[in-house]
Amino acid sequence: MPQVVDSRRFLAVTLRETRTTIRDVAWLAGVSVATVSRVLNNRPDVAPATRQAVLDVVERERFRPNPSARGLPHGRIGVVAVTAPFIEDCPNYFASILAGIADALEDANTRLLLLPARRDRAREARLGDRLKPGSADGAILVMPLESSDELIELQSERLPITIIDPRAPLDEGIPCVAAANAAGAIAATEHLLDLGHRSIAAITGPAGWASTEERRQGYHAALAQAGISPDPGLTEAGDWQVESGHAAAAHLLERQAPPTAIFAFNDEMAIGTIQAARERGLRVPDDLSVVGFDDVERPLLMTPQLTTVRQPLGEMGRMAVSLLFRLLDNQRIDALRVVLATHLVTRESTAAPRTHIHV
Amino acid sequence: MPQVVDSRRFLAVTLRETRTTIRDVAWLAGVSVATVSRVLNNRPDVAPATRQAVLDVVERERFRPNPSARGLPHGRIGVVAVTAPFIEDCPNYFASILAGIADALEDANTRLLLLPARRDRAREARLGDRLKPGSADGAILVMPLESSDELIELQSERLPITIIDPRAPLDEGIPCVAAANAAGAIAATEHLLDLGHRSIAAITGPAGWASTEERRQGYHAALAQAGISPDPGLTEAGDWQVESGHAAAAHLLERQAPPTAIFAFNDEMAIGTIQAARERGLRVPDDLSVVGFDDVERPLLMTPQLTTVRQPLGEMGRMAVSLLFRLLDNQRIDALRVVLATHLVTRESTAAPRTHIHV
DNA sequence: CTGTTAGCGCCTTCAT
DNA sequence: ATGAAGGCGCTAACAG
Repeated sequence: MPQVVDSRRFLAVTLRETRTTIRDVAWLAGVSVATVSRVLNNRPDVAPATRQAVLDVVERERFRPNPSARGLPHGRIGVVAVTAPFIEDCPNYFASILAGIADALEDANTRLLLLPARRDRAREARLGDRLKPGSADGAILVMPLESSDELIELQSERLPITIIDPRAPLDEGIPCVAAANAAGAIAATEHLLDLGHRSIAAITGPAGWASTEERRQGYHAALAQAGISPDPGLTEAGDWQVESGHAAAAHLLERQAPPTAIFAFNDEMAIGTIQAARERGLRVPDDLSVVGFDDVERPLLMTPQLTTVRQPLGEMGRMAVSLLFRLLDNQRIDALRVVLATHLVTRESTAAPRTHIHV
Repeated sequence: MPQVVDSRRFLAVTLRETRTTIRDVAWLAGVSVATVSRVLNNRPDVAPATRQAVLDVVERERFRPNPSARGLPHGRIGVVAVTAPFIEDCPNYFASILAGIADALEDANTRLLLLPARRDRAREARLGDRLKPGSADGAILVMPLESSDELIELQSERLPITIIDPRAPLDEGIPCVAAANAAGAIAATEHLLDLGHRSIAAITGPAGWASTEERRQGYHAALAQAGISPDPGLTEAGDWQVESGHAAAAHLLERQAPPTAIFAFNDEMAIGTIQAARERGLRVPDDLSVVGFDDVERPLLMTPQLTTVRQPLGEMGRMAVSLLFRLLDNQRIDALRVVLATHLVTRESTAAPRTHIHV
């Protein structure tokens, strides 16, 4: 029915009433849709002249294939979903990871579907329902609220997933990427030890969190290496928030023999620690050294600038994408758990202890 | 061919080899696909019993229609694209807006496609190419790099767009939402005037930016109202970065008669200003009052905490979504430019001028 | 090398 | 109220 094609072409090309389709291009180039499709997908089996003719029309008509339609036949649609809680709560953390992910996805010519998890609505709509079949080819979950079981169920729905920074230790079989928490904690603790501190307290995150436990292990390991057995009284647990760090530090500083250094397991609690120290007339780092973890606070007007352990957030995002793509292809890979190196950033909040100086 | 259907059903339901489709549901419910489609789209013309039967199967099979396929017939696919430059540069600003957008889109049951503009690759791939036909039903551009002309071209490609915080003043006809920059600047300036300052300098953004010019107008208006004619020597232009604020402030403070207050047109430059003041041994706010704009810096350990003008970023995001949806429906609306109220947040960086106190 | 022909999963007139 | 059939824009055998 050339008439039909003709009229569609008229509409498409002249009035742009309906969008240009692969058929219009085929008709204009004098070839079949199959050939156009081949050119569009860079198939090798097309005569150079034909290919060029098609490309010319594509260019002239500014034709772009419809991504949805494109995915229908074989399933994949070139979209990866990304979920994360608290976009607002910790913008720096989230933005860095997101930027890494976006970067890698763009390189892979894949679109990024953002699915923020809302605090209020709890999980009224299951994650699985939100990205079931045609929404995405796979998903990257940043610090997911879902349990291991729920994640496994997601996987079983034929949706490849990758986790960044799991909360609780994850079930084997769920691919994930995290920072070298233990190594970072060791570096932080050793830094304090090297400065001469012997009484080093820790303000941890909530028990059970992977990052809490791994950082705690590193902290203990470094102490042990220095021949110091950890004093249980020198460890307080916080909830990652500034206030909890403040409270924990207050508690620690009221001891008869207060520590000369405090290692807070994240930056926010380190900031709370500094506040608490100041309220007691202590100067940081002169009277108390403080180390944080994450390096997500802008050091702009912060005084003192925080010594902390930096996580490679952007790289974690990129790595998660790369893992996911391998999953999408092979369906099975070996190294399911990737750990990326952290490193200590020495700034102004740490110094040798007074006692040491006065000796 | 019931055999075919049967085998597909077998695969789908038993092995989940292929995904459940509307046909499977129809078969299981003993109705036609058309009926299932009607139920899925909440059409009224379905017998209650039939509807329930279908819903039961949908529930049991955890069936979710494929969004891509769903959109094919009529065009809309339930996706809105969001672009923004510098996700990383100003995470707080971006995260707040994004959260607002995500929130509103979720309420509208619409998915969010994130298209970060990469600095490095310039615009090698035009925005239009990245979201042409089937990628999104519309787009929200946060502080787009594109010119008015480019934006109009986008629109003409039948892609409804909404702008948040345009850089340059925008062509009429392009819907956009922004903060009440002039009003905010008036509030900031009046605050300083009320404190008794008479010599109030301004550190503006680059000339030509909408936010620069509007804030400048507000600044001038407030001064005029107080009977003060603006001294050109008291206005410096920055580039929004901390360093430029630092340089501009240094320049201002070296004057023979330095200002007693500085109104920086964003928070970063306000921070640079405070740094410059400190380097000269001036105390803020005792010797110099400083006001910022945006309220995007976390005031955590910042001393002094910044008095600034807050923009309703989340609300701007939500409003952009609402505008876009009206565009998607009506194709024409009247109030194409929405301005949301700002308000002054008084904190620690402003106080009465010394001279005034000593009088 | 190129064209023909089925679908992909869903929606939507038409009939009934 | 329900079903049958065509088509959305594209890809992927299968022929030639």
